[in-house]
Amino acid sequence: MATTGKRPTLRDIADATGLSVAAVSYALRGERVAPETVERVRAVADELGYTADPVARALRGGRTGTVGVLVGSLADFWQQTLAHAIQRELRAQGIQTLLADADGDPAQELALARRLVDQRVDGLIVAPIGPAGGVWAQISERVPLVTIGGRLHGAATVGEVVFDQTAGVGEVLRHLHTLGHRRIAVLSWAVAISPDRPTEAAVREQAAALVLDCEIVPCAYSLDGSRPLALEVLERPDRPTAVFATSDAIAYGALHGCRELGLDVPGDVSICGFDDHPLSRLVAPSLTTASWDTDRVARAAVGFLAAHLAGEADGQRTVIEPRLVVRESTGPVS
Amino acid sequence: MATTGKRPTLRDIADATGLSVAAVSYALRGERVAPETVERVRAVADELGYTADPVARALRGGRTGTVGVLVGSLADFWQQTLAHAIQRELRAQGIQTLLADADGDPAQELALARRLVDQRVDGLIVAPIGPAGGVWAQISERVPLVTIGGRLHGAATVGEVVFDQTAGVGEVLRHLHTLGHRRIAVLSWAVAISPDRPTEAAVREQAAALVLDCEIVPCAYSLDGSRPLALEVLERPDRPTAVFATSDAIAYGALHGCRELGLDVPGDVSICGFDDHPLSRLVAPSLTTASWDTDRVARAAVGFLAAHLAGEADGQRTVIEPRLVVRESTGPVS
DNA sequence: ATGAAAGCGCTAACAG
DNA sequence: CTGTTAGCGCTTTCAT
Repeated sequence: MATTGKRPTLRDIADATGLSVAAVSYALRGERVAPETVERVRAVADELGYTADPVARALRGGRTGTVGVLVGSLADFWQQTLAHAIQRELRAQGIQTLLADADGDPAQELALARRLVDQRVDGLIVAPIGPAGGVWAQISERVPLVTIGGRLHGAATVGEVVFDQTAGVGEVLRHLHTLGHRRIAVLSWAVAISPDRPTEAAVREQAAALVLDCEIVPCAYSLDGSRPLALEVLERPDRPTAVFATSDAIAYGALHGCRELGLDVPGDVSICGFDDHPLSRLVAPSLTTASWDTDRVARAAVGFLAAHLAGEADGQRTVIEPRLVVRESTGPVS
Repeated sequence: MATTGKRPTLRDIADATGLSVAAVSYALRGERVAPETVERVRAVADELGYTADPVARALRGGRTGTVGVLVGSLADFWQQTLAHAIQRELRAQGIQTLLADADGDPAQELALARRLVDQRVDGLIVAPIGPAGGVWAQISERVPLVTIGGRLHGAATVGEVVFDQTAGVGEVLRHLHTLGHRRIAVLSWAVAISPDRPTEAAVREQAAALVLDCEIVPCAYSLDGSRPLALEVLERPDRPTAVFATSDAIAYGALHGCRELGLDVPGDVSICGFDDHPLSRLVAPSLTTASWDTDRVARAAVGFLAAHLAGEADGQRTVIEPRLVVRESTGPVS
């Protein structure tokens, strides 16, 4: 137990043992071992409650034991779940998490990535929302990078977790097609900002293949953000028979909108989500959605980073396959 | 634009301008101003893409522009929402967030708090789950502390956001009492670990006042964690007529349990939550709960900290009053 | 096997 | 108004 108010430093241990700072530094890491000196130093360190100062370590240039996790928007419920899962997985590896939230803004995303690099994170796990670009390439030079979802072309990642968007979107659209839906509104996050996102590309491609009339409506991530957009779409005279939201959180907003307008789901309109948040089986009606196995995503991402930090294989890649979960919110067109 | 692969430092600017490192440092902060030198330095800095190294700053002892946010468990949906709200509020103040998740473990909570202090956060916002204790007192000596929910007696906080638990629990229990419920199971987080938590204390007190038969059942935070406990309680021969969960996430688990057992809510059993997560109005049946105005909580907590950092008033305190939101999940005992 | 010293990038005395 | 110097706590040559 430290009795004083100040944090003990190597200096303190050195003084207490009569050794030099350097010797203590070595001893604590058992490097240039002196069997019994190590013993003595460890004892004193424990007694003083010594912990290496992570900041000094970082400045010196060593590992910080911290990795940055950068998500597109914590307003999105599924990303909250993902962030939690990643964090838990990192801690299981004894790694500290620095979680940052771009809040839907690609510029913020870049700024935060830079900031995290500045903080000397040992690695960066990012579920990118903005486009790839030179900045990401620079970042990937400074710190090992693992991407989830979107890929960052040009950046040297040590691992990629990608979703099979084509399969996911395909499953959903085929499901709706089978039920007789032909005019579908696709509520998706911020198409305007990042027009080449894989999900939207997959939508266009699959819609064409199935000869579906899919209109992509840009909208905010969160429940409250998507509700007004959903209302707008649902009140049109030529209301679509189905709404496909590219995240469950957005679908919740649509569900809420339907409730406000007195529309029956799936009687009047079918609604489909996209990531299978744990609550999607509990909302009313329960939500049909494509499920992505969040835990596996987290485990893979952290695994890639941990492998790299341990000096093992790089450039790994996992493709996560979707599983269509049909629940109550979709039905035949009436 | 930096052309090289290395981060520019004060040294680089100094060389480029022919000034000393110190002069540049001053100039950049416009401190010992030399009107036109400042201009020149700023220009070069921008051109080089200079940003002060937060790690070096931290080691030196200045502000880091980062505050730590420590929550009890990110498995709890409402705490996810809270964390997001706080983070957003902090960023509005230009402050970076270091979010840590104790994952329901008081020991982790303490370890993480220490770690955050080690990282030189400018302040700590904590929604404590563990008991107050000497360690917290020490921590509060090193860094301004704001608590949310639980209070940490003995620790010198610069602000406290407290929930009026007595009122909240009272509203809920009176509501259930009015509906005729007398035997109520209270699902609450980890009573075993931290027996003196205010919520549980309030439950005991209010239950006694209303002559209710309240059994407090310890259970995990998350949906999946609470489900088995809920099942266990609901399958008893003397099944309670109502379940009061001390967080909405726990209530969702109970809801799920009821569905599995084919119990009608609120026909067979009433269920009540406690924090009004945004999705509680969308689950089926929609959840009766006590609402705490998350945004106000976040704003108050961040406000207290910001005020302190700006050298303004300390020891502030806000009491958040509950609002009982009666929805579909509670009904008269049959 | 241990010690002395340099340096990571920055800020704050203390000169000039 | 600007330069010199010291030092935050740690790791790592280079000597001993």
